[in-house]
Formats: sequence, structure tokens, C-alpha cells
Amino acid sequence: MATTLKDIAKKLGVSTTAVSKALNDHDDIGDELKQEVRRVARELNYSPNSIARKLVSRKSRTLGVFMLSRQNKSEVDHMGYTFLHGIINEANLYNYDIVLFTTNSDFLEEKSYLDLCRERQVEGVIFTGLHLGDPHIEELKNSEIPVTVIDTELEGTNNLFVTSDNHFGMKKGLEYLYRLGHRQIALISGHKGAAVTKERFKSYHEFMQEKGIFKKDLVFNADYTQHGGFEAGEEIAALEKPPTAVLSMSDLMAIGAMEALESHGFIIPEDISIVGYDNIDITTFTRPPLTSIDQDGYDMGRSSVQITLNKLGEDVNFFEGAEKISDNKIVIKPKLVIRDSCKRLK
Amino acid sequence: MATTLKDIAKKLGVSTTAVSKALNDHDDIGDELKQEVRRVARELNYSPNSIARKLVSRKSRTLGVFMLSRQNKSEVDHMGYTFLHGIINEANLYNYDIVLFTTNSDFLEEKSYLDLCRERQVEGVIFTGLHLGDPHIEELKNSEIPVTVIDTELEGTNNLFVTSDNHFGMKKGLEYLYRLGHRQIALISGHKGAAVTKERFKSYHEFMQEKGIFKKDLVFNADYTQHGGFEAGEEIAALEKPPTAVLSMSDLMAIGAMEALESHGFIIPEDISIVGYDNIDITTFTRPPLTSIDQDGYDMGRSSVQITLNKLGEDVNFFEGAEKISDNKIVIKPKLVIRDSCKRLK
DNA sequence: TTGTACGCGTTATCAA
DNA sequence: TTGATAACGCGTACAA
Repeated sequence: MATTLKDIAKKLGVSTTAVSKALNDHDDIGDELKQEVRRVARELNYSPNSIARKLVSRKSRTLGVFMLSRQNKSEVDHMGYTFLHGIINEANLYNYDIVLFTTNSDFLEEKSYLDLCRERQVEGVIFTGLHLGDPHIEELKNSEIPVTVIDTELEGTNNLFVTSDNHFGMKKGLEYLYRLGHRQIALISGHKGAAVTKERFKSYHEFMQEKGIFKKDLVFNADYTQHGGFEAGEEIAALEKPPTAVLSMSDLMAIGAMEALESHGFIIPEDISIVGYDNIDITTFTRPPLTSIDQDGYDMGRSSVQITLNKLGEDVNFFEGAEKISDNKIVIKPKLVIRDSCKRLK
Repeated sequence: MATTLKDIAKKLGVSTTAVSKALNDHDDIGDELKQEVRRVARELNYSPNSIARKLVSRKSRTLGVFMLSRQNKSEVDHMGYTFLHGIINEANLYNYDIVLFTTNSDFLEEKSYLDLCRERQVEGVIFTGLHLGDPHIEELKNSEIPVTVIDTELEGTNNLFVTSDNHFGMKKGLEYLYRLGHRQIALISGHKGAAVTKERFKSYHEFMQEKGIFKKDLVFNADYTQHGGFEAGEEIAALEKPPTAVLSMSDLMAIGAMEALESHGFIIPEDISIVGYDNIDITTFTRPPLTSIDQDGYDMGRSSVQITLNKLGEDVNFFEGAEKISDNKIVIKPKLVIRDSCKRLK
């Protein structure tokens, strides 16, 4: 049996109130008693019961985190875990607990996301991998607790938003290729379900239009997986007049495309330049190492906690790297990480 | 304000006791009342307060998970997150919450691991990445709550243990190389702090002795990182009579070694065969794709939850794949995943 | 400076 | 079949 306030009180022949106050260092308690109480507390290996505390304070100090994914249960989702890593570390900093849900909306039957949150007395919730078209999205907009979504902007009043500046990222990548002399720049796109897909496509379209080099035949639709990228690569290889460069909306797709292209005799970057997105750690190990747009998922994770706790009234230190658009929106600027998969066009 | 039992009771003019019983489907309550209660509960969007429940049941239904790592805070630890993924999914299955700590023992000052557990009212705790020589290890042996450690066996009564069969794994890898005709098989070892290092070394030593081909000059000490592997690779390349094969205790080290060897003109697998350990997803992307020993971290994570909950008296379904040595020990058999980094010696 | 009494939301026991 | 009461461990208003 764990020791409680009562045990300490009994041992010292005082009331539990006195003990409680002493341990919480209230100023209306005697110094000698404080000393005594602390001594006995240590002696009995006392540690406060956070559950009781939460019940009485009616604060759970808990955030829910949903890692949504269509992937196989046993597969690891890179960006998701990068976000999570930042989320955990930041939440720990503020002494908040995290309850993690990996449930997919396909598996939810009776219970909605918010039901799960209510059950666990979660004070705020963070979503990663949320899909436009998720059947529960309307409910989230009217949530009574703050809902922070990474990479998807909802328009409810209690909806917070953390994203990477996709426009900026795409522009960085495209400008880099453009400056290397490329004009035929293909795009490998992710599935339309993700908000980022739309944004990134828009940026691509704008940039290419502006330069007068947009061709809709150079847009290939895939699904953010390596396999999808492979198929896009096959299509590109089969083109009569293949592009001189490819920008892919994810590294995995870029890697798939590289495989396909190489199997058709293309040499990278001599014959075709490739830029990926996400800068997952695999990019270091591909041949050639892949130039990629880094979203800084760790910082996005941290920011998502910061913006949520801020909404909950905590005194938060937002960190420098993030661009705080409003109390409801934070944008992180991605950066281009240049490796060896692109070459100047002769 | 969230609705409580009281609200429902008031609305129906009955006692909270009746409401509680109705919602929990006790058989000593009237069917009509049950119906009514459920209707109103749904109407008021009632959801039970798990904190109050936990307080009264004196069960937190929470497991602590420590992901220890010496790595940089912003780096993702592959095996760690693979374990975690299995842990989360399995815990959710049994309706247990997870409290995650990424704290490193270097950062703990006053509070020990168990202090953190006590504060959060954790019923059991799972460690990944625990180091022999961790200053808090003695305390863990005498823990009042079940302590499950992945990859490190402690000898306390409340200590549970999940591991991959390292002996089996090493033997698989070495036998494979041996059957390909290799006799000069170098070992790249991880740091001595990890229990797995010792085990794997022992297996290597035994195997090589048995075959009469052990040479202590072929053992290279590194630290499980890519950089360490690189340095070992340099040493191997500098050897007057380099080995024809290398077995590395981690994929990252194997990849580092490959880089070093290739930079010295070695062609893999023509000049030298390489086997890694962990089968992290990067192995698919190396050139050549790396043959590796797969620990199945996802299942190890699941098993660690199962063995912990079993100890806590839950009715657990242990799954088939795992070898349950005792109530305190589960061993998962690794498998060799053959790719293209090894070749038969001519 | 210390103690009493009560409440947080739920469940279990026992009485009605 | 239903309800009153107490208890889980802690914090806080108010009284002493």
C-alpha cells in the first residue's frame, strides 16, 4: 500500500490538512512542522497520488494524441513518430501527460475521437495524419476542447493548426531546380485526401505558370508510398520526352521513382535530377543521397503542444524557430537540404 | 462542465447509485430504469470520468514506458519507436493507458525512475534502451511494481524480461556466412554497456571457436552508431589480410562500415560480404540492400505489454510467435532476412 | 498556526 | 428493485 497524506498525519499526530499544506509549502504553516513533515514524507517514501489530485483539481493535465494512419499496424510511420517525439518531449516539459491513440477512423465504431477524449478526461488533443474526408471531421470543428491538427486547417473556433510552410518549401525546391537550369520539372503528387497535397500542388502550379513552363502531362498522381513513386517513375521513364528533373511530395515516393528510373537506364543525377520532401533519415542512405525539403517534424510536434497549452491558459514559451501567425496558427519554415541527387543542366 | 452521474440522477429524480448501476448493467436494477438512464445519458452526452473511477478502484490502468537513449533529443531511435509502436497497440487492446518518459538517466536528478512511476500511479513499467551500469538499476530490482525490461535481464523477483534470442540470431547470421564459404568473419561490436552486446559477442565467440576459426583481431569495437561502424570499416580496410565477411551488431554500423569499405575500393558483396542486425527499414535502401537479422521489435513491444499485464493479473492472450520461457521471461526468435549484401566465396 | 468539514465523481456495501 | 452512506486521496474555505 502506498503511503498517503493520512499516514504521515497519523505518524506525526497532526491533521492531513497540515501535512498537505506543509508539503505544498503554504506560508501559513510552521517551519518546524514543515521540516518534520518533509522528513517523514521522505522516510515513508511518500509520493502524491496524482489521480486524487486530478480529481479534486478537475484538471487532468493530459493531452490526447491521435496518430492516424492508413498504414499497416506493424509499420512505422516516419513523420508521425518524428512529430510524436517532439510532442512528448515538450509535454513532459510542462508536466503534461500524453495519452496516445493509434486508432484509425476505420476502426472506430460507436465511439468518435472526442468520445475517446472525454473518457480519458483529456484537456486538449493533437492530431497527426488527419484526412480530409474523415467522417468525424465535422465533430472536431465544434469540439469543446482545443483540437490541434498538424498539417490540416479546420475552421472551428477551438481548432488550432500547426503546419510547415508548404508554399515556401515547394518554392525552395522548385527555385533550386530552376536555378540549376531545369525547365521540364515533373511533379509526383500524394493522394488528394491530405490537405498538404492540395497546397503543394497549388504552389507547384503557381510557380510553373509564373515561369511559363507548366505542363499538365508532367504531373503524376501517387499516394505517398514508395510503391506509388515507383509507378510514377515507370510512367516518367516511358515518356517520349522525359523531364530533366522531378520533385516528389515525399521522400518515399522519390526513392520509388529513383528505383524505377534507374531500372530503365536513367542515371541520377546525370540524366535526371530528383528532389524529395520530408528529409527522413533514409535520404542519407540512398544512392545518390537525396536532396530533400525538411519540414522539421520535431519542431512541429513541439509547436503543436505549445499552441495547445497556450490555449489552455498555460504560460508557454514559444520557441524562436516557429512563426506564430496567431494564437491559433503556427507555421514552421522548412529548409532545403541539398545532397547529391540534382545536377546543373548543361 | 461535463455531465456527471449526478446530473442524470437529478434529471430522472433517482439516486446516483441507481444511475451508476444502470449504466454498468448490473442485474439488480429495473429494465425500464436502465432504458431511461441510458437515454438520458446519451442525451446529455455523458461519458464516465475515468479519473474518479481510477481513484475509487485504486487502479490506474496505466503503464509507464521509458524510452532511454543517449541520442540527441531530436533524433529518432528506430528500434525504440518500433518497440513503442507494439507497446501502444497492445496496451490499447487491453484498455491500458501509457505514460511515456523519454528522460535519460543523465537528466534525472532528485527523482528516480520509480519516483516518476509512483507519481503517475503507474501499475507497471516497461524499459527500452536500459543500460547496464545505469545508476538506478539496483532500485529497479527491488521495485514494488512489475518492471519489464526489453533486452536486459535483471534478477529481481518483480523483474520481467523480453528479449530477442540473440544467440539464435547470431547463429543464423554466422551459419549463413559459413555456408557461403566464409571463414574470415569479422565482428563489429556495439558498446559494452548493453546486455545484448555481451550476449551477441558470446555467441560469436562460441560459434567461431567451434569451427576453429576465431581470431581476436577480427573483432572491432564500436558503439551501434553509423559513425562507429565507419571507423570499424576503416580499420578493416586497412588490414593486411582483410576478412571476406563482416557481421555487424547493428544495421547502422553495417552501413557505416559499407561506406568506409567502399571508399577504399571494396565492392560489396563481391569483395566482402556484410550482415547487419535489426532489419531497420533503411536496409531496403542501401546499395546493395543489406542482409540483416530481424528482431521483430513490434512483437517484442507487444510481448512486453502482455507479460506485464499478465503479472498484474489481467487475462492475457500471449501470441503464438513468442516463446514464453516463464511468467517472467519471453523470448522472440529473430529471423534472417536475406538481401544482396552477401555472396558465396569462390 | 493548525484543524474541521466538505467536495471532486465514482463504486461497493448494506439497508430499506 | 432502489437508495443512503461511506470511501478512494487530496485540496481548500472557514473556523478555531
